[in-house]
Amino acid sequence: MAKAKQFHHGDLKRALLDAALELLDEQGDSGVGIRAVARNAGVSHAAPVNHFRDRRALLTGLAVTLFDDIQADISKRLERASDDPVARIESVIRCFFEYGANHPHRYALLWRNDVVDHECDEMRTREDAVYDHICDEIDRLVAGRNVDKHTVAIGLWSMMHGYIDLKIVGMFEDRADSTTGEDRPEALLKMFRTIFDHYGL
Amino acid sequence: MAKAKQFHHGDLKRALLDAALELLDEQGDSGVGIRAVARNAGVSHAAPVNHFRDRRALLTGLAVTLFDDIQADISKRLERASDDPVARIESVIRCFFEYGANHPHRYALLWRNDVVDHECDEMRTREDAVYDHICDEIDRLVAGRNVDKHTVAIGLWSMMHGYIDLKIVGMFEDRADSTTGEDRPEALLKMFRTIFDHYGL
DNA sequence: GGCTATAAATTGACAGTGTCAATATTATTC
DNA sequence: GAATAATATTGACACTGTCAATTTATAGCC
Repeated sequence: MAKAKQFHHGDLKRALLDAALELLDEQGDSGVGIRAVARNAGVSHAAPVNHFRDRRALLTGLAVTLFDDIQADISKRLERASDDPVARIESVIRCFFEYGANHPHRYALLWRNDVVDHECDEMRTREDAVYDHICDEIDRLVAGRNVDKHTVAIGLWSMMHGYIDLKIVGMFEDRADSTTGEDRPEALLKMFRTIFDHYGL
Repeated sequence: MAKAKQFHHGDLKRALLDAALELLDEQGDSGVGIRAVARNAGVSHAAPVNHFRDRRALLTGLAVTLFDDIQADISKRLERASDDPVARIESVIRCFFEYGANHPHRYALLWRNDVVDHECDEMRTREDAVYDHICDEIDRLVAGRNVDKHTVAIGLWSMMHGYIDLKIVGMFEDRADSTTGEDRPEALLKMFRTIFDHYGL
């Protein structure tokens, strides 16, 4: 028989991450404390220390699973996408737009430098994977041309992240968003397409 | 004689904000607690409550002063700038680029939705002021043309904020930043200029 | 001047947090 | 089955934000 339900709680690490995600969605990262997570998972307040060294490790572990979710979503969507690099890039970006809109607390956590350790290998690997998704397509796009793919990638990624983040903060509320019924995310994509055009891509 | 040094501590509110800024620069927002700030200002742990209702109000008050600093810097720089709208817009953006690079903890605080109250009048006023700085220039630029100024403003603002934020997180480290010696902020500005070109601005 | 009302700062307490050490419980291995 | 390692519990510590009660200092008025 394989390993299953063998300890007190079975797979407590997974249970803790589930509990943490629930708290994150409800209250944001400030609600994801070691003791609160333990309580929510039905174990004692010091149980998590066996699986997560400290709070920072817990939040980092949570962020890693979120990145995996996003990555899975991207892969699934790219399977159905056409072969056009621009269309594929836009597919990836739409994934993030929707993720940020549907799960603002999750998205915000991903970029919290104080509570998430972006230097550790696990995070680094995930960030690389997502960055490469965009960068590879751009690479196909600029092949042979005198354009630095990283400049384009950074510009695109910055615009994407900035919009999602500022939208969560509410920067565009009652200011730009309500003046017209226009779909802002699509407008931004359209805007970035003019950059591709300009470079002759 | 005017009002000066009349209470226990004179102008404690100012002193608290100074102490808070010092802690922010040293340790980030997590180091800016009510008790730590009070200690740093040499008063008892409950003294701040007379000037800031709670921690959120303290951090919000701090963010307001930071916005004022940025606003002052922008105004000063716009005085010396030429009359060309594009050049003026780029001046404003360079202000933010430099601010983010020189004071990462301050910049990060400005957009923390959980510890800063962006709904209150004081914050709203400051955000409006800075947004209008950019939006007004864009308005001059697109005058009479069939371009929505808010779309351009949001795109520009998003790209600017996204780059600064991701740079602070370290997203571009060992990835794009070190491959070439290129000046990324300037490359992004150049990139956005192609959008202006595209719209015939 | 002195008196009162008010604003400001202090003290002490409470519940909550992260983290650690000591202990008890369970599972694995020989 | 006994020994060992992994896992969970309990209790403690220092720290935090917030509140109520208290003391201190200021301002206005006689």
